[in-house]
Amino acid sequence: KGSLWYLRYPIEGSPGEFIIVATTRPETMLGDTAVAVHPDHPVYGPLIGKRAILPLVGRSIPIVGDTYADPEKGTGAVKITPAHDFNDFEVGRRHDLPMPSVLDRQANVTLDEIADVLAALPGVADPDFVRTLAGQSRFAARSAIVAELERLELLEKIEPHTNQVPHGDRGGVPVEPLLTTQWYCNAGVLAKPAIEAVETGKTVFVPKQWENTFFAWMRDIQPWCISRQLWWGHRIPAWYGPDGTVFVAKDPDGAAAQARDHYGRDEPLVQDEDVLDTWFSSALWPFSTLGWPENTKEVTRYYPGDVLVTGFDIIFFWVARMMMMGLHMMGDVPFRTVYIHGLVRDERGQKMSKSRGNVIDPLELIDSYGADALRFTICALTGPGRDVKLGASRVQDYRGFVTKLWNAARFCEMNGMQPDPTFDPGAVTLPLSRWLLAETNAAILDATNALEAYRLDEYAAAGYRFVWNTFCDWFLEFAKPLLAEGANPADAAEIRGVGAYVLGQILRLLHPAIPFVTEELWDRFGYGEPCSLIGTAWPAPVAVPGAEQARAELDWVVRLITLVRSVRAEMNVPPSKPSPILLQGASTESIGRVDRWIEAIRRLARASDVSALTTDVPKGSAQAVLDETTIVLPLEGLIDIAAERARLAKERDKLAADAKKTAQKLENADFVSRAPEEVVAENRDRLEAALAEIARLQAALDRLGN
RNA sequence: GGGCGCGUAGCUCAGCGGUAGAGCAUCGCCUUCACACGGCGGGGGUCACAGGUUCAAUCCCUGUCGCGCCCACCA
Repeated sequence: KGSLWYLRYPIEGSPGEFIIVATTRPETMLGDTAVAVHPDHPVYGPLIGKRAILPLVGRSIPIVGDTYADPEKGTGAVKITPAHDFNDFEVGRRHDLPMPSVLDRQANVTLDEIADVLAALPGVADPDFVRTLAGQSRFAARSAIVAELERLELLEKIEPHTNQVPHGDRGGVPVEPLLTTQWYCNAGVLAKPAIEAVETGKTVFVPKQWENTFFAWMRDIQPWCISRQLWWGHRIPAWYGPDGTVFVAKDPDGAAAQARDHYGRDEPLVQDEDVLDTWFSSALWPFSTLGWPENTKEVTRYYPGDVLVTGFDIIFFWVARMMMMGLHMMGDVPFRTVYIHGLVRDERGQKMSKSRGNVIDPLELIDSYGADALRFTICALTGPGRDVKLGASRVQDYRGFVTKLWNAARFCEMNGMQPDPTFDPGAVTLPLSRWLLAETNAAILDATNALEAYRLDEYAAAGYRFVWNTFCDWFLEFAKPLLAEGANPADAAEIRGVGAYVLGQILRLLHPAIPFVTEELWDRFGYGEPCSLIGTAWPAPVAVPGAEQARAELDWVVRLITLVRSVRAEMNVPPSKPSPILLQGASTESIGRVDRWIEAIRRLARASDVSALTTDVPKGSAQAVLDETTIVLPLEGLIDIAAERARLAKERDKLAADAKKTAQKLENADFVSRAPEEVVAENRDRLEAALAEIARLQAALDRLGN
């Protein structure tokens, strides 16, 4: 929040007439060298060509016409201080104005460059006053100048004004534009090939939307100031002769040769003390690290690179500049793909900052949860083009997964699942083996596709799901009876083989995200030479005979077990009270499946026995529908019949509501005629299945009586 | 002022034309011989709002509101 000061500048040769300028920075008026007005301005336009007297200083300055002056802003006339304002600088260049600096490097007033123009004009300018300003801070000078103008009745008015002023991120004080001599790079020339390379797909951004950001910057690129007043960095390759003539060359010898040509003899040269902008040097990184400018083996082999992984905040600074430099110096793009990820932020989404104190120290997270947990967490949370909100609790969550993997492997070890180099996945015979291998194939495809699409989150999720939900929750549980004492030794051997094989595939699949634990397990199980996991081939799907049949069967068994568990839990039947499972109306296929999986069903569904129901449904039974079969759990005395009735009715009503919607859809002639056949067929099947299940549920309800 | 992105379950986020998903959190049951950093089961969403396109919209289009960021401006 500041003020807008309206200053009266007397018009030369017209006593008593003023041109009024509005300014937020009255202290810079010492350096004014013109007043600009819009050529079409109704009041001030005619003044173009006349001159004004700069108050306090007494200098005569031109009133120039320039479209930069906005008739709508301030008074429509604007004071021009070329040395301390970017726009004024441009106006100054257009009108060939002097550009005296009136602030020094400490942003204190300096009169060095205007000392010889100070003039005494009674009532307007007083060199003695101006000289008191020398060395004062810009803030003190502002107060003094405003007071003096007020005393001289050259201050029209003051209005409150809010504007945005850039502040330095270190000192926190307003930044002061200052005229200095710097080296520039003609970035416009370099930008063209870089823009073309992205337009033609020679370099691709992932996600693609970032190409817009790249184009926006590149198509409006400004001359690049490449000199910095620092001591660390590549030094500016420019040398000065005794008379200040500059020689730009690759090295001192080149500069000396140029100087010899220029002077006709050798002259001592002094190199510019400035260094290159760090981003200029960084722009060379893709090839300077490979030994450039020598044509090394590494340059040949590794330029251009494959993928650049970086954050969006650095597209302008680094990516764009590497593109420009690579194309200019090497004649080819520096990388084929630019993978742009989000920023890691704190748990509340705030950008990390030392001063805010919300910096997450990865070493602390590693100490608490492990490097693998941290790595997997970031992997899992990295959505496309999205920032990652990271906090200890998120890492803690995924540590559970790493532990799960470790414990699963421990179980495998305890059950003798040792890797066997002669194991042939195509030769397995058990449905469980075939099912597991088919699921493994699917997981490998999911993970591979995700990685190829740079979807690290999907890759992590695919691994998570497969290990936890498929391998641990179902495979290992189904395997337990087959590995138990007294089980068929041949079956047990096959399960051990397939388990060890799939664990090996899991370790390979997860190694990029969980490097330490997978390597440890790889070594511990002896899958290969110690520390060889990193060099092992990426897993590929294998042919699995009878996969479809095995998947259909296991899928059915899983659904049966889940259904029974669900009914028991909802009816509050404690695990300590197993019950028989009776199947009513089961097909011979279903009966066969039950026979083959009897041990697993007993164990996982808390069943005392499983058999086909040949008599009436026993009194007090819970019931559920699985395809053509009605599952009957005789639990008389253990369940509340009213609750069971309510549960079945709820199921029936939910299905009925769905069926109604589907039926309505199918009654819509437009839908049937315009929707794709598959979709119509799918809806017909859905309706049919729903109606059949409703009928079975209703029958179950009827059996319960009142 | 210009541009980009985001608003989906309590939280963090996927999905992006065919009847809403995950993880965590929550609730209930379970100290079952890999794992309580665990197992099983449940509840929870008019997919920001308003129009439009379509047989069908969380998904496409237009607009509105809210949030974040980038660039420009800074009399």
